[in-house]
Amino acid sequence: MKVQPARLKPAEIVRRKLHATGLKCTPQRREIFEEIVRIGGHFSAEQLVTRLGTRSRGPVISRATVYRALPLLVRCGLLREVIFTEHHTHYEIMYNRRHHEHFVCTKCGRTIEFDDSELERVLRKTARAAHFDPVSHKVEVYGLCERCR
Amino acid sequence: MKVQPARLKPAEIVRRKLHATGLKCTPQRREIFEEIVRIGGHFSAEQLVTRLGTRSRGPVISRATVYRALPLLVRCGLLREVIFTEHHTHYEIMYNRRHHEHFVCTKCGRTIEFDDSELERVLRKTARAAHFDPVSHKVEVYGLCERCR
DNA sequence: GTAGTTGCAAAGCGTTTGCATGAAC
DNA sequence: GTTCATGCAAACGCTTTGCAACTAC
Repeated sequence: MKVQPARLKPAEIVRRKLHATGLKCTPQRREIFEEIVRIGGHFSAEQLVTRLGTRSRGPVISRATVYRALPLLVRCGLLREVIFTEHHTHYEIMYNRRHHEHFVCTKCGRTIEFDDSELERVLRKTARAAHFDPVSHKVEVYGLCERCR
Repeated sequence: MKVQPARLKPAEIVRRKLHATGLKCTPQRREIFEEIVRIGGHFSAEQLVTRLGTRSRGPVISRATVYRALPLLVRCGLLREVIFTEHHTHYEIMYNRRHHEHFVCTKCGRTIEFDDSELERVLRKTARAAHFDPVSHKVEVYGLCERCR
């Protein structure tokens, strides 16, 4: 089973993934993941801490817990790290999203997602030729977006 | 003129590039660049500070000066930022090196450089299709190297 | 009951900055 | 002479950690 059925709720998704990875599912981790689902796009740990800190309901979630949870969610396959021009780690949700890469506009900072099967194929081919066993990859293209060029 | 003649010494290269960018060429900046040339591969700001700090001769070069110089050398086109799995910035020299990407072994940490004209072509084509004007890109493939697989 | 998780506060680490001095042009 | 670069030390921002209390399993 590669793809989670889309009808499952985030709370259930994260519970399964955590358990499958041998981790406990706590209310904090559930809330963190649900907030990430609400964000949808890229985010930094600090943005998440702020959003979780200004909620009116639910348990207190400390900065430390957020910072400890994010690498675990990456380990579960629910997040991946992205965008490296900024000097702190950014994440993006992996659940229910297709694989994609990023165009990063160096003028307005906007990121545009793209996916290209030929690119994937070329990367696999090149890795094979180098006797390298590829597991994942990151491709970021910098330049000017349509509006800024 | 795109490629610097290889016979020019690093001190002369960096002087020209700095001046061409409207920056002053100081002994510190020269020494920093010469040390980078000696390193050859990837390095972090902190590694550079350490190496420059343990030299027996030459001017004192403060940590602040190193941190201030690196972005300037990127601006001159003499360095580029690379490898983002670690949470501090890494650089690599651009002078007298062909463009390349990286395989990163997630087991032993080794990086293997590669270059592929088809990859370049696909990236250009994909960008064009997205009305994006590409200037530079970074491609990192994670997996297992020949020894570790 | 046990092993793993939490909040708190303090520490860690890479990086940046204010300021007075000094050097490149 | 003017403008920019330097060294120093302090501050900064993101991230990690030690510890005692707590909770998922």
